[in-house]
Amino acid sequence: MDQPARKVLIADDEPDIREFLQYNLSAEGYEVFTAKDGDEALEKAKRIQPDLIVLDVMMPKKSGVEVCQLLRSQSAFKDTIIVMLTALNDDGSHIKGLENGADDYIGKPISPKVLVSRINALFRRLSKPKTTVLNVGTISINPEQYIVSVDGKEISLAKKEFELLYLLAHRPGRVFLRNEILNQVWGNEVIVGDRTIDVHIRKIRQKLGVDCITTVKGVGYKFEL
Amino acid sequence: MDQPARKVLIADDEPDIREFLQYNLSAEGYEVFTAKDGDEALEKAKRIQPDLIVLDVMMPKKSGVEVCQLLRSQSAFKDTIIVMLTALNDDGSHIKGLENGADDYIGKPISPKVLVSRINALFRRLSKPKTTVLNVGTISINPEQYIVSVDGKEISLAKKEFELLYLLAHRPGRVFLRNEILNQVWGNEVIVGDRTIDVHIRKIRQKLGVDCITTVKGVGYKFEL
DNA sequence: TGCAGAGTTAATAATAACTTAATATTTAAA
DNA sequence: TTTAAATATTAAGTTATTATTAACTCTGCA
Repeated sequence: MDQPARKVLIADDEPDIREFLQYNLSAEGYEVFTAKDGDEALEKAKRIQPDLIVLDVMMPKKSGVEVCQLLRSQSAFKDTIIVMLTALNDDGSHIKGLENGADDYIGKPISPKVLVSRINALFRRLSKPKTTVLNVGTISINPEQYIVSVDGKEISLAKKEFELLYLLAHRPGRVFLRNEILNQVWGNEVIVGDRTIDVHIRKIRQKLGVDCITTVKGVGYKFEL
Repeated sequence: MDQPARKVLIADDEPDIREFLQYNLSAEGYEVFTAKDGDEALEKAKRIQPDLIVLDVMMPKKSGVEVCQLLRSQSAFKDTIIVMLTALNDDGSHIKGLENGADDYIGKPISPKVLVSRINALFRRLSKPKTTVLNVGTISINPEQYIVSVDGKEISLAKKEFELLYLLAHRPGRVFLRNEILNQVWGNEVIVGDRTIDVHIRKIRQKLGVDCITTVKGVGYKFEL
Protein backbone atom coordinates (compact mmCIF):
# COMPACT_ATOMS: atom_id res chain seq x y z
CA MET A 1 0.00 0.00 0.00
CA ASP A 2 1.33 3.42 -0.84
CA GLN A 3 1.34 6.57 1.21
CA PRO A 4 -1.67 8.86 1.21
CA ALA A 5 -1.28 11.35 -1.62
CA ARG A 6 0.29 14.63 -0.74
CA LYS A 7 -2.23 17.39 -0.36
CA VAL A 8 -1.87 20.67 -2.19
CA LEU A 9 -4.11 23.66 -1.66
CA ILE A 10 -4.34 26.21 -4.45
CA ALA A 11 -5.63 29.69 -3.74
CA ASP A 12 -6.24 31.98 -6.69
CA ASP A 13 -9.17 34.10 -7.71
CA GLU A 14 -8.86 33.30 -11.41
CA PRO A 15 -10.72 30.10 -12.30
CA ASP A 16 -8.45 29.51 -15.29
CA ILE A 17 -5.35 29.47 -13.17
CA ARG A 18 -6.96 27.26 -10.54
CA GLU A 19 -7.93 24.81 -13.20
CA PHE A 20 -4.51 24.89 -14.81
CA LEU A 21 -2.76 24.14 -11.54
CA GLN A 22 -5.32 21.63 -10.43
CA TYR A 23 -5.15 19.73 -13.68
CA ASN A 24 -1.39 19.53 -13.80
CA LEU A 25 -0.83 18.70 -10.17
CA SER A 26 -3.61 16.13 -10.07
CA ALA A 27 -2.05 14.43 -13.07
CA GLU A 28 1.16 14.30 -11.07
CA GLY A 29 -0.60 12.41 -8.31
CA TYR A 30 -1.19 15.15 -5.81
CA GLU A 31 -4.51 15.54 -4.08
CA VAL A 32 -5.55 19.05 -5.01
CA PHE A 33 -7.90 21.43 -3.23
CA THR A 34 -8.78 24.93 -4.29
CA ALA A 35 -9.85 28.20 -2.76
CA LYS A 36 -10.86 31.37 -4.52
CA ASP A 37 -9.92 34.01 -1.99
CA GLY A 38 -7.78 34.58 1.07
CA ASP A 39 -10.43 33.79 3.63
CA GLU A 40 -11.40 30.56 1.97
CA ALA A 41 -7.74 29.63 1.74
CA LEU A 42 -7.28 30.08 5.47
CA GLU A 43 -10.40 28.17 6.29
CA LYS A 44 -9.51 25.25 4.06
CA ALA A 45 -5.90 25.20 5.11
CA LYS A 46 -6.97 24.68 8.69
CA ARG A 47 -9.35 21.95 7.75
CA ILE A 48 -7.27 20.11 5.21
CA GLN A 49 -3.81 20.55 6.66
CA PRO A 50 -2.21 20.47 3.22
CA ASP A 51 1.43 19.64 2.71
CA LEU A 52 1.88 22.53 0.33
CA ILE A 53 -0.07 25.70 -0.31
CA VAL A 54 0.07 27.81 -3.45
CA LEU A 55 -1.03 31.38 -2.76
CA ASP A 56 -1.73 33.97 -5.39
CA VAL A 57 -0.34 37.28 -4.22
CA MET A 58 -3.34 39.24 -5.47
CA MET A 59 -6.57 37.85 -4.09
CA PRO A 60 -9.85 39.23 -2.78
CA LYS A 61 -10.58 39.23 0.95
CA LYS A 62 -6.98 38.67 1.98
CA SER A 63 -3.83 38.85 -0.13
CA GLY A 64 -1.53 35.89 -0.42
CA VAL A 65 1.03 37.69 1.68
CA GLU A 66 -1.44 38.22 4.48
CA VAL A 67 -2.58 34.62 4.35
CA CYS A 68 1.01 33.47 4.45
CA GLN A 69 1.74 35.57 7.50
CA LEU A 70 -1.34 34.34 9.29
CA LEU A 71 -0.54 30.73 8.56
CA ARG A 72 3.06 31.04 9.64
CA SER A 73 1.97 32.50 12.96
CA GLN A 74 0.23 29.24 13.77
CA SER A 75 2.41 26.39 14.84
CA ALA A 76 0.25 23.92 12.94
CA PHE A 77 1.65 25.36 9.71
CA LYS A 78 5.27 25.68 10.67
CA ASP A 79 6.21 22.80 8.38
CA THR A 80 3.73 23.49 5.61
CA ILE A 81 5.39 24.44 2.36
CA ILE A 82 4.08 27.77 1.10
CA VAL A 83 4.57 28.94 -2.46
CA MET A 84 3.62 32.39 -3.66
CA LEU A 85 2.19 32.88 -7.12
CA THR A 86 3.05 36.24 -8.63
CA ALA A 87 2.68 38.02 -11.93
CA LEU A 88 6.17 38.38 -13.34
CA ASN A 89 5.89 42.13 -13.74
CA ASP A 90 4.94 42.92 -10.15
CA ASP A 91 8.54 42.88 -9.20
CA GLY A 92 8.92 43.34 -5.47
CA SER A 93 6.11 41.13 -4.33
CA HIS A 94 7.95 37.82 -4.31
CA ILE A 95 10.56 39.26 -2.06
CA LYS A 96 7.87 40.43 0.30
CA GLY A 97 6.49 36.92 0.22
CA LEU A 98 9.77 35.31 1.11
CA GLU A 99 10.23 37.74 3.96
CA ASN A 100 6.89 36.64 5.27
CA GLY A 101 7.73 33.02 5.47
CA ALA A 102 7.02 31.71 1.99
CA ASP A 103 9.33 28.93 0.83
CA ASP A 104 9.35 29.82 -2.83
CA TYR A 105 7.58 31.85 -5.46
CA ILE A 106 6.40 31.02 -8.94
CA GLY A 107 5.91 33.64 -11.63
CA LYS A 108 2.93 33.63 -13.94
CA PRO A 109 2.77 32.49 -16.65
CA ILE A 110 4.46 29.16 -16.13
CA SER A 111 4.65 26.03 -18.22
CA PRO A 112 3.16 22.82 -16.89
CA LYS A 113 6.55 21.12 -16.91
CA VAL A 114 8.26 23.83 -14.95
CA LEU A 115 5.40 24.05 -12.51
CA VAL A 116 5.42 20.37 -11.75
CA SER A 117 9.16 20.13 -11.45
CA ARG A 118 9.29 23.12 -9.14
CA ILE A 119 6.64 21.64 -6.87
CA ASN A 120 8.30 18.24 -6.87
CA ALA A 121 11.61 19.85 -6.04
CA LEU A 122 10.09 21.67 -3.10
CA PHE A 123 8.78 18.46 -1.66
CA ARG A 124 12.14 16.82 -2.12
CA ARG A 125 13.91 19.69 -0.48
CA LEU A 126 11.55 20.61 2.31
CA SER A 127 9.22 17.83 3.27
CA LYS A 128 10.05 16.25 6.55
CA PRO A 129 9.47 12.67 7.42
CA LYS A 130 6.15 12.18 9.17
CA THR A 131 6.26 11.56 12.85
CA THR A 132 6.64 7.95 13.70
CA VAL A 133 6.70 5.65 16.64
CA LEU A 134 9.64 6.31 18.86
CA ASN A 135 11.30 3.46 20.69
CA VAL A 136 13.90 4.23 23.26
CA GLY A 137 14.88 1.33 25.40
CA THR A 138 11.81 0.00 27.11
CA ILE A 139 9.81 3.11 26.36
CA SER A 140 7.72 3.44 23.24
CA ILE A 141 6.07 6.65 22.18
CA ASN A 142 3.38 6.54 19.54
CA PRO A 143 2.18 9.92 18.27
CA GLU A 144 -0.44 8.33 16.08
CA GLN A 145 -2.16 6.76 19.03
CA TYR A 146 -1.07 9.35 21.52
CA ILE A 147 0.11 6.58 23.74
CA VAL A 148 3.24 5.97 25.71
CA SER A 149 4.09 2.53 26.94
CA VAL A 150 6.71 1.54 29.45
CA ASP A 151 7.51 -2.16 29.65
CA GLY A 152 4.38 -2.77 27.62
CA LYS A 153 2.21 -0.98 30.11
CA GLU A 154 0.23 1.83 28.52
CA ILE A 155 0.32 5.22 30.15
CA SER A 156 -1.81 8.11 29.05
CA LEU A 157 -0.29 11.53 28.99
CA ALA A 158 -2.04 14.85 28.50
CA LYS A 159 -1.38 16.73 25.31
CA LYS A 160 1.38 19.05 26.53
CA GLU A 161 2.99 16.29 28.54
CA PHE A 162 3.04 14.08 25.49
CA GLU A 163 4.45 16.73 23.22
CA LEU A 164 7.12 17.61 25.70
CA LEU A 165 8.16 14.01 26.16
CA TYR A 166 8.17 13.45 22.42
CA LEU A 167 10.36 16.46 21.89
CA LEU A 168 12.93 15.35 24.41
CA ALA A 169 12.84 11.68 23.47
CA HIS A 170 13.21 12.10 19.74
CA ARG A 171 16.82 13.10 20.34
CA PRO A 172 17.94 11.17 23.36
CA GLY A 173 20.91 12.67 25.12
CA ARG A 174 20.52 16.08 23.58
CA VAL A 175 19.84 18.88 26.00
CA PHE A 176 16.90 21.10 25.23
CA LEU A 177 17.06 24.64 26.50
CA ARG A 178 14.03 25.95 28.27
CA ASN A 179 13.58 28.42 25.42
CA GLU A 180 13.58 25.69 22.85
CA ILE A 181 11.04 23.76 24.81
CA LEU A 182 8.77 26.76 25.09
CA ASN A 183 9.04 27.40 21.38
CA GLN A 184 8.42 23.87 20.25
CA VAL A 185 5.74 22.84 22.66
CA TRP A 186 4.00 26.07 23.45
CA GLY A 187 4.78 28.04 20.29
CA ASN A 188 6.41 31.39 20.20
CA GLU A 189 3.25 33.41 20.61
CA VAL A 190 2.39 31.96 23.96
CA ILE A 191 3.91 33.30 27.10
CA VAL A 192 4.02 31.11 30.15
CA GLY A 193 6.15 31.17 33.24
CA ASP A 194 9.19 28.95 33.62
CA ARG A 195 7.68 26.92 36.43
CA THR A 196 5.14 25.59 33.98
CA ILE A 197 7.80 23.48 32.33
CA ASP A 198 8.90 22.07 35.65
CA VAL A 199 5.41 21.06 36.55
CA HIS A 200 4.95 19.23 33.27
CA ILE A 201 8.29 17.50 33.64
CA ARG A 202 7.29 16.40 37.07
CA LYS A 203 4.02 14.94 35.84
CA ILE A 204 5.81 13.00 33.14
CA ARG A 205 8.34 11.62 35.60
CA GLN A 206 5.56 10.70 37.95
CA LYS A 207 3.40 9.01 35.34
CA LEU A 208 6.20 7.09 33.64
CA GLY A 209 7.63 5.97 36.95
CA VAL A 210 10.99 5.70 35.22
CA ASP A 211 13.76 8.18 35.68
CA CYS A 212 14.40 9.11 32.09
CA ILE A 213 14.46 12.88 32.13
CA THR A 214 17.57 14.51 33.47
CA THR A 215 17.74 18.05 34.66
CA VAL A 216 20.69 20.06 33.46
CA LYS A 217 20.72 22.87 35.88
CA GLY A 218 20.80 26.34 34.42
CA VAL A 219 20.38 24.93 30.93
CA GLY A 220 17.44 22.65 30.37
CA TYR A 221 16.40 19.02 30.26
CA LYS A 222 17.40 15.94 28.38
CA PHE A 223 16.00 12.52 27.85
CA GLU A 224 18.17 9.52 28.68
CA LEU A 225 17.75 6.14 30.22
CA MET B 1 -25.31 18.24 2.21
CA ASP B 2 -22.38 15.91 2.43
CA GLN B 3 -18.93 15.37 0.98
CA PRO B 4 -17.56 17.43 -1.87
CA ALA B 5 -20.36 18.05 -4.36
CA ARG B 6 -21.32 15.03 -6.37
CA LYS B 7 -20.29 15.18 -9.97
CA VAL B 8 -22.77 14.53 -12.71
CA LEU B 9 -21.92 14.25 -16.37
CA ILE B 10 -24.68 14.90 -18.88
CA ALA B 11 -24.37 13.68 -22.45
CA ASP B 12 -26.97 14.77 -24.95
CA ASP B 13 -26.75 16.30 -28.37
CA GLU B 14 -29.63 18.73 -27.87
CA PRO B 15 -28.42 21.94 -26.23
CA ASP B 16 -31.86 22.61 -24.75
CA ILE B 17 -31.90 19.34 -22.90
CA ARG B 18 -28.34 19.77 -21.69
CA GLU B 19 -29.22 23.16 -20.34
CA PHE B 20 -32.41 21.92 -18.73
CA LEU B 21 -30.61 19.15 -16.92
CA GLN B 22 -27.64 21.25 -16.04
CA TYR B 23 -29.78 24.01 -14.60
CA ASN B 24 -31.92 21.75 -12.46
CA LEU B 25 -29.13 19.56 -11.17
CA SER B 26 -26.83 22.47 -10.42
CA ALA B 27 -29.60 24.07 -8.41
CA GLU B 28 -29.75 20.85 -6.44
CA GLY B 29 -26.10 21.19 -5.53
CA TYR B 30 -24.53 18.81 -7.98
CA GLU B 31 -21.45 19.73 -9.91
CA VAL B 32 -22.52 19.34 -13.51
CA PHE B 33 -20.46 18.67 -16.64
CA THR B 34 -21.77 18.25 -20.16
CA ALA B 35 -20.88 16.48 -23.36
CA LYS B 36 -22.56 16.73 -26.73
CA ASP B 37 -21.79 13.36 -28.24
CA GLY B 38 -20.69 9.89 -27.32
CA ASP B 39 -16.99 10.40 -27.81
CA GLU B 40 -16.91 13.54 -25.77
CA ALA B 41 -18.87 11.75 -23.06
CA LEU B 42 -16.27 9.00 -22.87
CA GLU B 43 -13.43 11.45 -22.86
CA LYS B 44 -14.88 13.59 -20.08
CA ALA B 45 -16.01 10.63 -18.04
CA LYS B 46 -12.42 9.45 -17.87
CA ARG B 47 -11.12 12.85 -16.89
CA ILE B 48 -13.80 13.86 -14.44
CA GLN B 49 -14.68 10.53 -12.88
CA PRO B 50 -18.27 11.58 -12.25
CA ASP B 51 -20.47 9.91 -9.69
CA LEU B 52 -23.36 9.73 -12.09
CA ILE B 53 -23.64 9.90 -15.88
CA VAL B 54 -26.78 10.73 -17.83
CA LEU B 55 -26.60 9.35 -21.36
CA ASP B 56 -28.98 10.17 -24.14
CA VAL B 57 -29.69 7.04 -26.10
CA MET B 58 -29.57 8.84 -29.45
CA MET B 59 -26.31 10.71 -29.87
CA PRO B 60 -23.83 11.39 -32.67
CA LYS B 61 -20.47 9.59 -32.76
CA LYS B 62 -21.53 6.91 -30.29
CA SER B 63 -24.97 6.06 -28.96
CA GLY B 64 -25.70 6.12 -25.24
CA VAL B 65 -25.94 2.38 -25.23
CA GLU B 66 -22.49 2.02 -26.73
CA VAL B 67 -21.01 4.52 -24.31
CA CYS B 68 -22.63 2.70 -21.44
CA GLN B 69 -21.17 -0.61 -22.55
CA LEU B 70 -17.72 0.86 -22.98
CA LEU B 71 -17.78 2.48 -19.57
CA ARG B 72 -19.00 -0.62 -17.82
CA SER B 73 -16.15 -2.58 -19.33
CA GLN B 74 -13.68 -0.42 -17.45
CA SER B 75 -13.21 -1.11 -13.80
CA ALA B 76 -12.92 2.57 -13.02
CA PHE B 77 -16.61 2.93 -13.79
CA LYS B 78 -17.96 -0.16 -12.15
CA ASP B 79 -19.52 1.89 -9.38
CA THR B 80 -20.51 4.89 -11.45
CA ILE B 81 -24.24 5.36 -11.68
CA ILE B 82 -25.41 5.41 -15.27
CA VAL B 83 -28.81 6.71 -16.31
CA MET B 84 -30.18 6.44 -19.82
CA LEU B 85 -32.25 9.24 -21.27
CA THR B 86 -34.84 8.03 -23.78
CA ALA B 87 -37.71 9.42 -25.79
CA LEU B 88 -40.87 7.88 -24.42
CA ASN B 89 -41.97 6.56 -27.79
CA ASP B 90 -38.89 4.59 -28.57
CA ASP B 91 -40.06 1.77 -26.47
CA GLY B 92 -37.44 -0.95 -26.46
CA SER B 93 -34.38 1.15 -25.99
CA HIS B 94 -34.49 1.52 -22.24
CA ILE B 95 -34.57 -2.20 -21.89
CA LYS B 96 -31.52 -2.44 -24.07
CA GLY B 97 -29.89 0.16 -21.87
CA LEU B 98 -30.60 -1.74 -18.69
CA GLU B 99 -29.27 -4.90 -20.28
CA ASN B 100 -26.08 -3.08 -20.99
CA GLY B 101 -25.43 -2.02 -17.46
CA ALA B 102 -27.44 1.16 -16.97
CA ASP B 103 -28.87 1.64 -13.51
CA ASP B 104 -32.03 3.45 -14.54
CA TYR B 105 -33.65 5.24 -17.40
CA ILE B 106 -35.50 8.50 -17.64
CA GLY B 107 -38.08 9.22 -20.32
CA LYS B 108 -38.26 12.54 -22.12
CA PRO B 109 -39.98 14.85 -21.49
CA ILE B 110 -39.59 14.98 -17.75
CA SER B 111 -40.49 17.60 -15.15
CA PRO B 112 -37.71 19.24 -13.14
CA LYS B 113 -39.12 17.88 -9.90
CA VAL B 114 -39.29 14.33 -11.08
CA LEU B 115 -35.85 14.56 -12.62
CA VAL B 116 -34.26 15.79 -9.45
CA SER B 117 -36.01 13.34 -7.20
CA ARG B 118 -35.11 10.44 -9.46
CA ILE B 119 -31.45 11.43 -9.44
CA ASN B 120 -31.46 11.96 -5.70
CA ALA B 121 -33.10 8.59 -5.22
CA LEU B 122 -30.45 6.92 -7.35
CA PHE B 123 -27.72 8.34 -5.21
CA ARG B 124 -29.48 7.24 -2.10
CA ARG B 125 -30.00 3.78 -3.42
CA LEU B 126 -26.78 3.13 -5.25
CA SER B 127 -23.95 5.21 -3.91
CA LYS B 128 -22.91 3.14 -0.99
CA PRO B 129 -19.49 3.05 0.48
CA LYS B 130 -18.09 -0.10 -1.05
CA THR B 131 -16.06 -1.09 1.91
CA THR B 132 -16.01 -4.29 3.80
CA VAL B 133 -17.40 -5.52 7.06
CA LEU B 134 -15.26 -4.56 10.02
CA ASN B 135 -14.94 -6.74 13.05
CA VAL B 136 -13.35 -5.36 16.14
CA GLY B 137 -13.73 -7.47 19.20
CA THR B 138 -17.41 -8.02 19.87
CA ILE B 139 -18.40 -5.22 17.53
CA SER B 140 -19.11 -5.79 13.88
CA ILE B 141 -19.62 -2.96 11.45
CA ASN B 142 -21.37 -3.52 8.17
CA PRO B 143 -21.11 -0.65 5.68
CA GLU B 144 -23.57 -2.22 3.27
CA GLN B 145 -26.50 -1.46 5.49
CA TYR B 146 -25.28 1.04 8.05
CA ILE B 147 -25.73 -1.61 10.65
CA VAL B 148 -23.56 -2.27 13.64
CA SER B 149 -23.91 -5.26 15.86
CA VAL B 150 -22.67 -5.51 19.38
CA ASP B 151 -22.71 -8.98 20.92
CA GLY B 152 -24.94 -10.06 18.05
CA LYS B 153 -27.49 -7.38 18.78
CA GLU B 154 -28.12 -5.18 15.78
CA ILE B 155 -28.06 -1.44 16.16
CA SER B 156 -28.88 0.93 13.35
CA LEU B 157 -26.93 4.14 13.07
CA ALA B 158 -27.67 7.22 11.01
CA LYS B 159 -25.41 7.87 8.07
CA LYS B 160 -23.09 10.41 9.69
CA GLU B 161 -22.94 8.40 12.88
CA PHE B 162 -22.04 5.36 10.91
CA GLU B 163 -19.39 7.05 8.85
CA LEU B 164 -17.81 8.53 11.93
CA LEU B 165 -17.76 5.21 13.72
CA TYR B 166 -16.40 3.48 10.65
CA LEU B 167 -13.65 6.02 10.29
CA LEU B 168 -12.52 5.60 13.88
CA ALA B 169 -12.93 1.85 14.00
CA HIS B 170 -11.09 1.02 10.83
CA ARG B 171 -7.91 1.99 12.62
CA PRO B 172 -8.40 1.03 16.22
CA GLY B 173 -6.14 2.89 18.60
CA ARG B 174 -5.26 5.60 16.16
CA VAL B 175 -6.28 9.08 17.22
CA PHE B 176 -8.20 11.09 14.68
CA LEU B 177 -7.88 14.84 14.93
CA ARG B 178 -11.08 16.81 14.76
CA ASN B 179 -9.86 18.23 11.48
CA GLU B 180 -9.37 14.81 10.03
CA ILE B 181 -12.82 13.79 11.13
CA LEU B 182 -14.39 16.84 9.53
CA ASN B 183 -12.52 16.16 6.33
CA GLN B 184 -13.34 12.51 6.10
CA VAL B 185 -16.91 12.51 7.27
CA TRP B 186 -18.18 15.93 6.29
CA GLY B 187 -15.86 16.74 3.40
CA ASN B 188 -13.76 19.80 3.05
CA GLU B 189 -16.46 21.89 1.41
CA VAL B 190 -18.81 21.73 4.33
CA ILE B 191 -18.43 23.96 7.32
CA VAL B 192 -19.92 22.78 10.57
CA GLY B 193 -19.19 23.70 14.15
CA ASP B 194 -16.98 21.60 16.36
CA ARG B 195 -19.82 20.67 18.69
CA THR B 196 -21.40 18.74 15.87
CA ILE B 197 -18.73 16.09 16.20
CA ASP B 198 -19.31 15.79 19.92
CA VAL B 199 -23.00 15.32 19.44
CA HIS B 200 -22.48 12.54 16.95
CA ILE B 201 -19.92 10.88 19.19
CA ARG B 202 -22.39 11.03 22.01
CA LYS B 203 -25.12 9.41 19.94
CA ILE B 204 -22.80 6.61 18.93
CA ARG B 205 -21.73 5.99 22.50
CA GLN B 206 -25.34 6.03 23.59
CA LYS B 207 -26.58 3.70 20.90
CA LEU B 208 -23.75 1.20 21.20
CA GLY B 209 -23.90 1.18 24.96
CA VAL B 210 -20.26 0.09 24.93
CA ASP B 211 -17.45 2.39 25.85
CA CYS B 212 -15.33 2.09 22.75
CA ILE B 213 -14.59 5.68 21.81
CA THR B 214 -11.98 7.45 23.85
CA THR B 215 -11.62 11.19 23.99
CA VAL B 216 -8.10 12.52 23.73
CA LYS B 217 -8.63 16.00 25.00
CA GLY B 218 -7.23 18.74 22.84
CA VAL B 219 -6.42 16.22 20.15
CA GLY B 220 -9.33 14.12 18.96
CA TYR B 221 -10.99 10.76 19.37
CA LYS B 222 -9.95 7.17 18.98
CA PHE B 223 -11.63 3.83 18.89
CA GLU B 224 -10.54 1.17 21.32
CA LEU B 225 -12.16 -1.52 23.34
C1' DT C 1 -50.58 17.94 6.52
C1' DG C 2 -48.11 16.43 9.89
C1' DC C 3 -45.05 13.10 11.71
C1' DA C 4 -40.39 11.14 12.26
C1' DG C 5 -35.70 11.05 11.85
C1' DA C 6 -31.30 13.14 10.65
C1' DG C 7 -28.37 16.73 11.25
C1' DT C 8 -27.00 21.01 13.19
C1' DT C 9 -26.58 24.62 16.53
C1' DA C 10 -26.54 26.92 20.82
C1' DA C 11 -26.52 27.20 25.69
C1' DT C 12 -25.01 25.33 29.88
C1' DA C 13 -22.69 21.94 32.76
C1' DA C 14 -18.90 19.12 33.73
C1' DT C 15 -14.29 17.87 33.54
C1' DA C 16 -9.68 17.63 32.39
C1' DA C 17 -5.74 20.30 31.26
C1' DC C 18 -2.96 23.83 32.20
C1' DT C 19 -0.92 27.65 34.85
C1' DT C 20 0.45 29.96 38.79
C1' DA C 21 1.97 30.90 43.29
C1' DA C 22 3.86 29.62 47.46
C1' DT C 23 7.11 26.85 49.77
C1' DA C 24 10.66 23.36 50.03
C1' DT C 25 14.65 21.30 48.34
C1' DT C 26 18.68 20.75 45.71
C1' DT C 27 22.85 22.30 43.55
C1' DA C 28 27.01 24.53 42.62
C1' DA C 29 29.89 28.37 43.26
C1' DA C 30 32.14 31.48 46.60
C1' DT D 1 30.00 25.65 54.81
C1' DT D 2 27.28 29.17 53.36
C1' DT D 3 24.49 31.17 50.19
C1' DA D 4 22.10 32.37 46.14
C1' DA D 5 20.12 30.61 42.24
C1' DA D 6 17.69 27.10 40.10
C1' DT D 7 14.57 23.47 40.25
C1' DA D 8 11.03 20.36 42.70
C1' DT D 9 6.81 19.86 44.81
C1' DT D 10 2.25 20.78 46.12
C1' DA D 11 -2.08 22.71 46.14
C1' DA D 12 -5.06 25.83 44.41
C1' DG D 13 -6.78 28.77 40.85
C1' DT D 14 -7.95 29.44 35.67
C1' DT D 15 -8.84 28.30 31.29
C1' DA D 16 -9.91 25.38 27.55
C1' DT D 17 -12.15 21.58 25.86
C1' DT D 18 -15.68 18.32 25.78
C1' DA D 19 -20.35 16.42 27.35
C1' DT D 20 -24.98 16.99 27.52
C1' DT D 21 -29.39 18.58 26.58
C1' DA D 22 -32.83 20.69 24.11
C1' DA D 23 -34.44 23.24 20.39
C1' DC D 24 -34.67 24.07 15.60
C1' DT D 25 -34.37 23.11 10.51
C1' DC D 26 -34.92 20.17 6.72
C1' DT D 27 -36.32 16.37 4.27
C1' DG D 28 -38.74 12.48 3.17
C1' DC D 29 -42.77 9.89 3.71
C1' DA D 30 -47.37 8.06 5.37
